[in-house]
Amino acid sequence: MPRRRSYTDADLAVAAKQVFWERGYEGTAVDDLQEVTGLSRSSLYLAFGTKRAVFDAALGEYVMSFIEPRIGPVEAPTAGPREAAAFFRGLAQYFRRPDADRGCLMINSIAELAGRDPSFSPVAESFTNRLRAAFSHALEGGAAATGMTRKQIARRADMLTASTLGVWLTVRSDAAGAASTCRAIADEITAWSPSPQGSEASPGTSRKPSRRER
Amino acid sequence: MPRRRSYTDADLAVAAKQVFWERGYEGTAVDDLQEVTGLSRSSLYLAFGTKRAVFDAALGEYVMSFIEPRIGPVEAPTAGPREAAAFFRGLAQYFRRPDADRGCLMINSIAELAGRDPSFSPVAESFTNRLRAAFSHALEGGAAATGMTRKQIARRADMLTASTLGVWLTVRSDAAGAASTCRAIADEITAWSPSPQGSEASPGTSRKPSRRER
DNA sequence: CACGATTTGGACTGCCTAGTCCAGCATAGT
DNA sequence: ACTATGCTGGACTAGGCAGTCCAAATCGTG
Repeated sequence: MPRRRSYTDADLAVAAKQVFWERGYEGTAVDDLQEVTGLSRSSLYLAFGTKRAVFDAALGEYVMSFIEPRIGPVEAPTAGPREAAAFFRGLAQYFRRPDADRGCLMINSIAELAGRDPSFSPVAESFTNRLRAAFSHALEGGAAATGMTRKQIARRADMLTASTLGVWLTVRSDAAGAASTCRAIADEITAWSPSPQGSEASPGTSRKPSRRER
Repeated sequence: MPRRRSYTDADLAVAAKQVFWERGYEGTAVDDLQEVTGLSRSSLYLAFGTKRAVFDAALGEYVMSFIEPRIGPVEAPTAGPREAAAFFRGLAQYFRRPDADRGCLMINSIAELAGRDPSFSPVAESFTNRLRAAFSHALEGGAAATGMTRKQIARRADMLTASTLGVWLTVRSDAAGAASTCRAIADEITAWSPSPQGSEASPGTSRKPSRRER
């Protein structure tokens, strides 16, 4: 008999995701959430309880819609260095979008909350662990062909994980530079597992600085 | 004849640096600055004019006292891959400090302000350009011995730059992991320019995860 | 058609923010 | 010791914040 809600939590999460992505957690006011969801304060609080809960839902939505499709292929059982390289080439491609300067909601959130909000640290750590595991898995997929040792794989996976965080930070002030770095990383991965013909990466991938260097 | 100031701007910058480093720019209230400097509001505003100016001074102080001594050896004319590797080993060592979870004031600021505060983007970009140039220079110093191509040097310098940002982000939620990654990067650099005897890096440097992986 | 549970809008609270302002204090030079 | 200069403390302003609360609108059901 009661009146039914005119929206779903999922819709709210999608809308909220955009604002948090654009402005960060602290930078987003509840008023902003009202505006973007079209809901009033009470509905918002009835649905989620706190601003933080809205954020958690938005971040979850982001992981599903953005991170999953990019990291999935790297985690696939058949994945090899090709998939790891493709991950970075995919980022380079994405960084051409004009709105790429928002960066990555997950990494932005890590930068904003990790070490400051204790309840967020596990999220940060499990994300980086997932990345590392994915890269490690992909490099192992090519170990037979390239003769990489376990240690070398572990080292390189660590490096790729740190690099991923780095380029997503960089893209916020220098999208062209970040894209260039992604291509460089992809080339380097390719060089780790040389293709049948040719030992050097494809040409035309050197850095084109977006502004003056140094 | 007038009363003289009982402090110097430099002292203020040093004190302010600590708070901004710990809590970030937005997270630091002017009240916090009063407390840590021991000055009252009016003195603070008389000396600097705005909170942002205090921050700029603090960041400048940080660059001089923290970044300069770490990046300097990598920029030295005689620098080679050894110095690049030493840079990362130095970070690994630093990450053992209990207060390393503050991260790096410069990189924290990039994470907080880049792409949001237009006046900060040049600072971010010139910092990453400086890092990249330093790594590139150091790798060139070893190019003769290792036969690295220009392209390969550029790629690897890009990667090390991104990795540097990445580990400084990571250290805030997982210091042990970040230190481990730094050692991995240093080992990888060492492997790029093999030492006279032995082609593989020293043992005992594999990852010891600080909590459960994945 | 009327009931009544649920959602909704918007006013409101209490707190925190950066920055302003002025009266009074401390001191260097006379 | 006096005075003039400019530093210093703390009250104050105006605005933004997350979260609360209640009256009124809304719609499925009996």
